[in-house]
Amino acid sequence: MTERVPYDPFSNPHPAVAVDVILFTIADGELRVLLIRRELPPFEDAWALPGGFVRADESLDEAAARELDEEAGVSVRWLEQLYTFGAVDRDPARRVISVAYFALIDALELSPRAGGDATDVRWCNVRRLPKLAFDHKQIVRYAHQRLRYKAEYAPVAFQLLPKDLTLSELQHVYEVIHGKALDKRNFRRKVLGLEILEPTGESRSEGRGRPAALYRFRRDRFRDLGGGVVLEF
Amino acid sequence: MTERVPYDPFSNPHPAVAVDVILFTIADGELRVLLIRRELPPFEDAWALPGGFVRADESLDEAAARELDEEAGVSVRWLEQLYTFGAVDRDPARRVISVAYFALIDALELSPRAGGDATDVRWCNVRRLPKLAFDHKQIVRYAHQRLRYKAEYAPVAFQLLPKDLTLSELQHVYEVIHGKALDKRNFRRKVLGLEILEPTGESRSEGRGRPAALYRFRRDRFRDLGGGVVLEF
DNA sequence: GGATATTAGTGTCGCGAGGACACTATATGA
DNA sequence: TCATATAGTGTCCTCGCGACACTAATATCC
Repeated sequence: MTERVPYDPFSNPHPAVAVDVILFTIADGELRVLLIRRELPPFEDAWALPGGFVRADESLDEAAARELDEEAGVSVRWLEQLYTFGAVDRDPARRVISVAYFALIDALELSPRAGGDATDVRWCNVRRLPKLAFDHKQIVRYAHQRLRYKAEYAPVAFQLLPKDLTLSELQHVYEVIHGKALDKRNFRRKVLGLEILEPTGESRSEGRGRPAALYRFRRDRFRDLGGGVVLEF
Repeated sequence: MTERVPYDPFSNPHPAVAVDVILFTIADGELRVLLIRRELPPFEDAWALPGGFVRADESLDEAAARELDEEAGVSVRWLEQLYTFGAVDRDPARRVISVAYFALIDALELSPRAGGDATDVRWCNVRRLPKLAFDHKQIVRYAHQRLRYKAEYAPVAFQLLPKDLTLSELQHVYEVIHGKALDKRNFRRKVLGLEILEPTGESRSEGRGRPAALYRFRRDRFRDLGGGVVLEF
């Protein structure tokens, strides 16, 4: 139980460190995650989360952002660390631990493009996942749960929308995240009561129907309550 | 931005993986954390959190439990992963990322004992920390915040108490965690309303004063709401 | 241009959770 | 037996939030 000789990971076998990113978006009324197709073994040609090994000269956060950029061509405004998965056998070939991050993006902002070790990339409905490499399905489920949980108290939904937004758009995002309809009046009362939205004075006509007033998120009116460190780039 | 040659951590410089454990207890009306004195550089003789490198054949959870046992002689019922700290320069000598865990223990249950790479061990008031090695002070602050947050919705306090407990003891734990007094009647109404406490029928006389009824925590009545995976050993 | 369809926007009631508040009950020890 | 110390108990009020239906403004279709 007690050992006198210190364990030195630089002269003994030890885990490698990877990061994986769960990138959520909303499109066509669905909550979707970004998947890439692996070019290399293990799990060659399988769908997986974008991610890769951490380099010696970058922080974990930087590694997550870099891998997302390299493999999927996506730059995000922020990333939040989710959990670190460290089961011994989660990679069949080697001992690898993975620090998972999650991020949200407005789907219209840009379209992903495969690169790096990825031969393909796609958005996938979070409730209809294909077979995924490693323990990535479990990681996505965990991320979805955290997203729902976090959406209860933090204005995460604003990351999924353009800067100027309508209350109906915002409500729609919450409905997709939670998977159920919300009452319009209660939703507006609650959101406006938070005093984190500022009317721009403008309005936007979305096809037919009455034009909706536009609002902007006041980041300075809000402080995160914990449960994760949000990193701004 | 895109590179064709995959980065192989087994043939390139890469981070080592450590675990650190923040073990909380309550004693003399204070919230305290367990610290060890380091035997080896870097930060030789400095106070630090118990922890060490992860071995190739053990999960992160197992590594955390092992290090706590080796360095401080403490076995815990459960550990919860807190966060993974991965700044490039958090260890001045080498690139090391640290997966932090936190745990709670009844102070009376056992007394810690230095071992492994630790030459000394002590409980320290969480609000009066000495200089700590690495970024461990930041880690402790983060853990304390998470503990307060988690105590809002999860019955963490039961881990800090013996199996049979009184409502006054339980209230005291919450008061210490939150650093403020609570109303006795409101506290009891709320806790009993959760229906996670079962009266044992016994009572305990604590010196002077009326004897208090004893209760036992009904684990099966409660399910964790997320925000962390709790591991039972 | 008028009818129709479509989306935006608004107020009230009731319930339950939880904070503020003071006294009685039962034991020990002087 | 009296003083002290801790355990235990009930009411009122406020606030958050869920349930619930109609009017307002615009586009489209004839």
